[in-house]
Amino acid sequence: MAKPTDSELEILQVLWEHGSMTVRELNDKLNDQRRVGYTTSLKMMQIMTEKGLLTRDTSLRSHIYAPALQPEDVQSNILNHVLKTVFMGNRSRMVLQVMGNQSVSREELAELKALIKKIEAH
Amino acid sequence: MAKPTDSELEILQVLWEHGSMTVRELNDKLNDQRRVGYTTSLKMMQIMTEKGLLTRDTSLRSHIYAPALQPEDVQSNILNHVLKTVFMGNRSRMVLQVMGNQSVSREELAELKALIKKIEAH
DNA sequence: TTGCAATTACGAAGTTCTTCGTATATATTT
DNA sequence: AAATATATACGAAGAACTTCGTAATTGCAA
Repeated sequence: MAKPTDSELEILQVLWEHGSMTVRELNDKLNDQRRVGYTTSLKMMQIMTEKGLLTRDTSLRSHIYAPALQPEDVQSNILNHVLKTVFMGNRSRMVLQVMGNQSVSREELAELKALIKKIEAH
Repeated sequence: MAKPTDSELEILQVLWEHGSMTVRELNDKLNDQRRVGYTTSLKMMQIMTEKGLLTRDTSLRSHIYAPALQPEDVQSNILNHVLKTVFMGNRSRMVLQVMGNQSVSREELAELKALIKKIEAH
């Protein structure tokens, strides 16, 4: 159900990576990458709170915002959506595309092999 | 560069699967799934042509539309975008998520193992 | 050939998303 | 306490997307 926009994902990423923070702090982080007005970040975070993407602690003057969802849940939702709309539900082709896109490191290969073994085992 | 919207992907899927067709034919296909007005499909396809997502043959009265891009190219673009915005560039985690999401069939596993071998080989 | 059916072209309305300015409230500093 | 700084709230504008109605065009049929 949760399908954040790209701008919302930008904010979620910061919060996932650095933990809960105020609008001021988050806006500063965003401005490391691109120019964003303070009230823009504020509005976004307010709307995201309404949508249930964030929660906030209003006990202090500067409200503190936290992500309402685990990254894995959002990732899973988005991947399932892409699987359906872009790959017609063909998961293995999607996996191959993800891997084939660019180089896959030795560690990644090891991880994958381990995962396959685990799946096969049961 | 090509990042079609969901509605545009819906149209691209039909064309990728069934080949080039007229607005009438495509609109009929869409209406197998959900209710869409004829002029809605028409407008969408005209806009998609402007955007370079479709090409069209106007030599006959009923124009014939074709996808301008291979599915693999669009898939690749979208996956790279998701990789960046949703997975912070961590490809192996993305692969694991795609696989771990739901059950992976025996055939899919075989495909993956073959792919891994191929990557390791060279 | 005149009228009917089907097609394209055009414009516009409703929605969501993004951005920010202004107003208001709350703290801090002098 | 007054002035200054900082925060939130609110509203609105512009862009992109989706949807469709109406007008204009073209082909077919009576």
